[in-house]
Amino acid sequence: MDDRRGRGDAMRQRPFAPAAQGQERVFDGGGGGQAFGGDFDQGSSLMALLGAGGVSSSQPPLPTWGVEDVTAAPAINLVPQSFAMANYAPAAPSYQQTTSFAPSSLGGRMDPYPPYLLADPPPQWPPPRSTAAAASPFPPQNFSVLLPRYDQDMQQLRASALFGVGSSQPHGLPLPPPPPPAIEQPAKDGYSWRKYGQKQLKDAESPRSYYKCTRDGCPVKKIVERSFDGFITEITYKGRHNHPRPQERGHAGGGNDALAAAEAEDMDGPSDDDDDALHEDDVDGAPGM
DNA sequence: AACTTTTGACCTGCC
DNA sequence: CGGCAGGTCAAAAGT
Repeated sequence: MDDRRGRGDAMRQRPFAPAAQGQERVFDGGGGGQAFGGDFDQGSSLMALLGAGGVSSSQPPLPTWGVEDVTAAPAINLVPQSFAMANYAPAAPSYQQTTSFAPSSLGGRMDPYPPYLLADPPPQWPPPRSTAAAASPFPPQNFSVLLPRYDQDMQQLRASALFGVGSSQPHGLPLPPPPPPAIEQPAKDGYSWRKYGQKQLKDAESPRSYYKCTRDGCPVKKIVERSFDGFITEITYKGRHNHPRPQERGHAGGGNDALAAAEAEDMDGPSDDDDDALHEDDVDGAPGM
């Protein structure tokens, strides 16, 4: 008991995130984000996941991990509170990106264009900002990636693979590789993450996992939401890496290679090309505003 | 031995 | 002002 009590104080000295009291908290979707101070940077990391139109990784115009003053909106709401894959059509084009997350096994035969993407014009990046941020060449600080679940086929394949449904395997078809484990690291994006928390949200069907970039001093965080069956449905990134992506060949073969690849590519350098691919951001960019 | 994950409690913001 | 929900911490356990 007292234990925890002292923590309140101790907590203030977070291991990472040096004290930067310029801003209160740049991100903080509303929770008690006390971990980051103003040194939270724009989310470059994630740019990766999205559009594949990255810049040549050799020499990006701007260091992806460049640190800069953050003037982002104080409260960034990445995703509608009760957003779920089920409600795929955000009322307002929130900057979220859906990526093909299909296991390579199926050759990514997943519908790459979710309904809402077709219905709504892709948000532009950078989104129109009313503030000085408008001039910022940096990618959004935070953004979410929505990962569609496997489609029907995949579900069936999984079922048959797991439970022998329709026991007879079509000899002609190659056996689908085992589905990715329900629990695993979120998208392998070349960075290393450490899980620091998990929380069962009120309306969520499955707990939300919180990850931090393990790089010393790197403020980037990642929030992973999974569907009831354990598949990642959404990844929200917060902040920007302040370090280059570690060279990692043959990446730890996670189950999310596809995403990883996409992510890694963009990671090298956010470019204007990512625009259409990247949505995210907050009210600032909301057309309604 | 080092690092990551798990887990329960605490903290903060919002309603 | 109080309650709720979300986010984070840190000790313990596991790999």
